[in-house]
Amino acid sequence: MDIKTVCLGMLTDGEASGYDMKKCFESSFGHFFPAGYGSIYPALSTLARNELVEFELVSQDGKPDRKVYTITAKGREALMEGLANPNPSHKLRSEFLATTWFAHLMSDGQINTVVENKLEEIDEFLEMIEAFQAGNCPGAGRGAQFVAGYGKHMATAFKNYVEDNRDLLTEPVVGDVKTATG
Amino acid sequence: MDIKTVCLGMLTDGEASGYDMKKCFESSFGHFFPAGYGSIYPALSTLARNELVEFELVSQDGKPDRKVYTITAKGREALMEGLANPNPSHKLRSEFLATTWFAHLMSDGQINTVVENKLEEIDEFLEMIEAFQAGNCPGAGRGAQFVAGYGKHMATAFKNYVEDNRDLLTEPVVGDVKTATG
DNA sequence: ACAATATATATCGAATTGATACTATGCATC
DNA sequence: GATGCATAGTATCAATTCGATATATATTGT
Repeated sequence: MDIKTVCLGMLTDGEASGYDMKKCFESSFGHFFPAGYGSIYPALSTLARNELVEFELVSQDGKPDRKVYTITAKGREALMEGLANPNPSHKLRSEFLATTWFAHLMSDGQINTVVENKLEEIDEFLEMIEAFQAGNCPGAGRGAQFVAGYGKHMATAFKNYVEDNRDLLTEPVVGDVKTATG
Repeated sequence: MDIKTVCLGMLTDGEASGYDMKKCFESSFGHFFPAGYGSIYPALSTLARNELVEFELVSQDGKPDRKVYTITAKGREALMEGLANPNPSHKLRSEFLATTWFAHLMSDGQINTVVENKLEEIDEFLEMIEAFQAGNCPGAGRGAQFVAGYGKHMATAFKNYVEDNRDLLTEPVVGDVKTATG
């Protein structure tokens, strides 16, 4: 499945412009399937060229024109083919884990900063996802609840693991030195 | 951080060929930072061109020659710069979650197949990671234990979540029909 | 005898990323 | 009243990465 298929899927929920889709990627979809303008606009162009979507130019005053896309019957067929893969991938690419892997090459201060920053990021993510869930998982079918729940569950697990094991990453403290000197 | 930095990091643990590195990506590193030949060989060429690594041609009989790479002093500096980012990324790209998001467009049979296959994959991953941990997390410093533990923790959380919530993805069963007809 | 698998290199087109360009309005701030 | 930022909208481009394939030989398995 590529970004074109995801765009087709989004359009089953109603017409949208490239800009609308970008916002959707930012607010929800992008948490597990990131995409920026550099992916979305070329995808929509290709889809239109292959007649899997159609668009209408809508002019607004003060604001630039919108290209509002709709999925075609041919597009729905292509979407079904795209969704038919029984072994969809699930890939992580983490500079964070790569950094921690090389923790022994870095100072404790550096590693602690990286860990603190990541913990903050996770908290922000959890807030965002709770807001999304509070809005009753808008914009899609029952799968959205599953995915939002997944995000919350995994972010919590991530946070717990990092908090409980971050001491593995810094210089080991040998013995209980404090009481030995007292 | 890009693949070049990761290759430099691997070389701090000793000399290696591109093929050796590919095996490392397959066995451990690739679980959180995937890379194939198409990334590794060009990365090594660029590193050599910039004098961040050096290589020696080692001929073997029966087998093709190896290019055995070593990190240079300049390479170690570049590595430190590469590791210095205080906000390393951590990105998921999941066709699996994209598929489940669109579960309402698919048949229960299709979704169940996707879910079963993913659960099997997670079990295989857990076996692999336990084997890695049993070998005392070879090939790196203390960060390897942290990362392996992360992998196990998160895969277990993933499995638990999917098992507990997969019913969200299929046609809702209304009421307890069986007893009503009895 | 035939098909994989392992060892080892490398390249190529396609897909994706991340940044930037362009236009125009509104809002804040100095 | 000028500077900068946010929002609304389009789009492209170089750099990076992905996935598949090519090439060559030896071993192992059916």
